[in-house]
Amino acid sequence: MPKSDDPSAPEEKRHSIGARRNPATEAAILDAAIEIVAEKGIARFSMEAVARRARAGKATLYRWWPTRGALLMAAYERQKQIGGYPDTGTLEGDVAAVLRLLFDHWARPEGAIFRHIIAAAQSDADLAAALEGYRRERLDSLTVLVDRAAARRELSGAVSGPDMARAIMAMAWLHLMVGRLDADAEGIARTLVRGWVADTPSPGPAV
Amino acid sequence: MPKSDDPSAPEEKRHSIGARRNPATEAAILDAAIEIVAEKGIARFSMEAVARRARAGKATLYRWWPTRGALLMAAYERQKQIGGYPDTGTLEGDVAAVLRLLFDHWARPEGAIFRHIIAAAQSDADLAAALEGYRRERLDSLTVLVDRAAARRELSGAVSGPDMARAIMAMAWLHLMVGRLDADAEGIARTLVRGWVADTPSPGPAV
Amino acid sequence: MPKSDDPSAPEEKRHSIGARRNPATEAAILDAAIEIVAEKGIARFSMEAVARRARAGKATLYRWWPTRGALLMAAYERQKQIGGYPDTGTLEGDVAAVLRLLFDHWARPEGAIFRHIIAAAQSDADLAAALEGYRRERLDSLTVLVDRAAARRELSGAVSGPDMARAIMAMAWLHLMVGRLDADAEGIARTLVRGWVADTPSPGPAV
Amino acid sequence: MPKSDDPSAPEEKRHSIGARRNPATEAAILDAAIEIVAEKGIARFSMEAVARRARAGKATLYRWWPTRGALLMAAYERQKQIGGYPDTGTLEGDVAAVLRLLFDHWARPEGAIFRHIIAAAQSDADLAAALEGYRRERLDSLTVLVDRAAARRELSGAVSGPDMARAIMAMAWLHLMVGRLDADAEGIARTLVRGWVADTPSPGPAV
DNA sequence: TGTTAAACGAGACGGTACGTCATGTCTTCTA
DNA sequence: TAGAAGACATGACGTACCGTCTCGTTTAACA
Repeated sequence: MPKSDDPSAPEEKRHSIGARRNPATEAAILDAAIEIVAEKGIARFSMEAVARRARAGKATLYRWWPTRGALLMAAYERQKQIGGYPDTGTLEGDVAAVLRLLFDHWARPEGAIFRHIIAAAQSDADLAAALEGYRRERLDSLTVLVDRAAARRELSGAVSGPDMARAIMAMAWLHLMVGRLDADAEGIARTLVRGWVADTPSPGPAV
Repeated sequence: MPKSDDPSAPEEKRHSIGARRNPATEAAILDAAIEIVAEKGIARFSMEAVARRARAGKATLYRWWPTRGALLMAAYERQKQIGGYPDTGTLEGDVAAVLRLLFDHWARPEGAIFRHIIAAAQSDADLAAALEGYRRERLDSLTVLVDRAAARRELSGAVSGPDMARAIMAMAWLHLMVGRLDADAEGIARTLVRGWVADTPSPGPAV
Repeated sequence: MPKSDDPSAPEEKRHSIGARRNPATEAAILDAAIEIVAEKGIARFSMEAVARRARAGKATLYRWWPTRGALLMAAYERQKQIGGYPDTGTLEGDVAAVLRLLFDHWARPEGAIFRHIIAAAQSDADLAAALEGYRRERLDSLTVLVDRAAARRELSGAVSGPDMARAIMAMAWLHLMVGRLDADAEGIARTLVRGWVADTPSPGPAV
Repeated sequence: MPKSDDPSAPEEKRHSIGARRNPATEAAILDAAIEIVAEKGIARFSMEAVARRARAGKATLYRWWPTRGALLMAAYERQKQIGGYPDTGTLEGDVAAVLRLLFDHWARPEGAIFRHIIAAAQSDADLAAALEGYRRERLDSLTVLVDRAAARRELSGAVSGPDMARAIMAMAWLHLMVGRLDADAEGIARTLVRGWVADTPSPGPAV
């Protein structure tokens, strides 16, 4: 199958709707992008292939998403829906739950896009910036876990909230990047939340 | 020489040395690979460019390194040299030291190759396998920190050694991938080593 | 028929034959070029279409023929075969014969390429140079007519041989460019060869 | 204005003047066309570029000039002004004068458009028809030379007036198409007007 | 002492994708 | 309804790499 990215749907040609963005076109393009990644994998994801499948002009793609990475990011944002974090009653339980949630999401074909976004961001400054924005937003959202724990007076005070959030994210991303989404979320949570050292004779005042 | 990746050294032509691998050729290729990444960035790193710069035939490259990723990995291994981990007397200090070591290494142009290896491994199964092997080796080597702490009777026992090693690696990789190699190693170490919750009256059975 | 330039012949893939030009590839490309012009017309003649039909990579085309015009010229030279000029016994007869020969040649689909070469040369300096070389060669070959006439002691001496050749070519090209290849060759020959003015009281010494 | 064809004049926006052609718009478009050809050459002449430079909508261009060729022709007609032919007293002198006039005109940047019109007509039937009309008109106007010569009783009668006009045009166009506008107009005139053969004892029946 | 086999530089080859440009059609908005 | 603006599908442009191939040369290992 050298050509044909089988735009199977006959899908009547989309004309311009005047000097402004055509939502139908945008939808067709993002849908095509998601489908290609899910079906063929990221290696077959190219501007060319997306345009072919969406029956869109390449110029149209480049008009709205100047790079492959930007399109990838847009496609990811269109289909992600993680929802809120469950309240298990303990910080450790909450951390395990959020990890499980993420691992499940990323294990799905569409969710797999995210690791390729991180990969592409290594060579694409624009995408890196977009990813950084997204990352900060996720970090913020992780803070609710910590806030809940604080409200429960669960925290030791040795570690700041943002630091905790970063550590959770680090564990999640590592497992994503190395393809270990079947990891034991509870074990990871315990590793993070519990102290590694016996804090009886704390070697000094914690900060 | 159509495009001149300026193989500046005239570098007398390397002929075959018989029916066996020519070390001079291998060296020239790996050197060219490292230089290209350092000078032009990963985007300009291609089998074509390496062959051009090393004055080598493309077939020679493919003979020894079947994929771009394999060559990248070989180039990385040729120049890395992290050395042993210092003994600071506490686990937290040791963790901070190893993070600082890694961050410094990765901040150098040659060190930057590593993040592109991780990125490339997302689309290259062979490279992913090679990276996984390398990762396990590094995890093992991190265990010495934990062993030293155990010998000092520093550990609480709540978390296993391999789990700790994985957490350290996760923090390191996250900062590598998001370009935050200027992060506070001591703060990260504290976040990992100290417990997040007050473990006196555990508020309930942890799952 | 959006894609498929129907490379109808299955035509087993042509591999490289080493670091040198593959004659089979060259032949396939030139044949494809000629066929496309003959079947679809010059407007459908594009590097893209030729590559598609010849089952050749575009890079291969550009390697040997850097511009559309160069390829057009090569295709024309491959199929032209005008042969020698007949000897009718008089200069006027010879001129008429050569015009008739040219008109017939150009009226064939492949012959029609030539007018597009002249057209393309208007915007392509390289092609213009190639065309100029070809034009001089044809001018030289037209001189044989004049030489035969001189041998017959037919000439008046008022006009030089090269000037006559240029005039013959001008008449031929004009009719080609304006699509009047059905013109009366004998009439044109008479117009050129006979004097327009009564040369009884020649208004002065010729030259 | 994505590419800036530097519509240097700010040139207050031209609005519609109701349901009829706006002469200011037409003028701006034709001026832009002429300028682009003169400044950038024919290769950079495109409907897109003209619209950009004239600050006109592309639809407006297509409304009035359905093809690139039509616009080219209109632009040429807008700026040509050859004027009448001088009377030198002999046919040969008149022919030389008209050739000199044409060569001078075509040598100017605006005049250079004409050869591209001829070129474009090779692939554009509409333009070819327009050019043919223009050509006939020029042929007719050349007849005045012949009529003057006839009035002077200069002609031999062997060649018809229209045939002479065609021959003059052929010589002019050839030199235009091959970029030889510095040619010797007098020599060309002599080649046409004088007979090539000694017409005393015609060596045999022509043809 | 030849002969063989592999390594090597070179680069042609069929491909795919790139990112840009022009085409001719369209729709909306403004006057 | 003319006109400016510009989105749109299409498809060619010319370039860069991909991974495979064949060539001719060089040398060590084998016969």
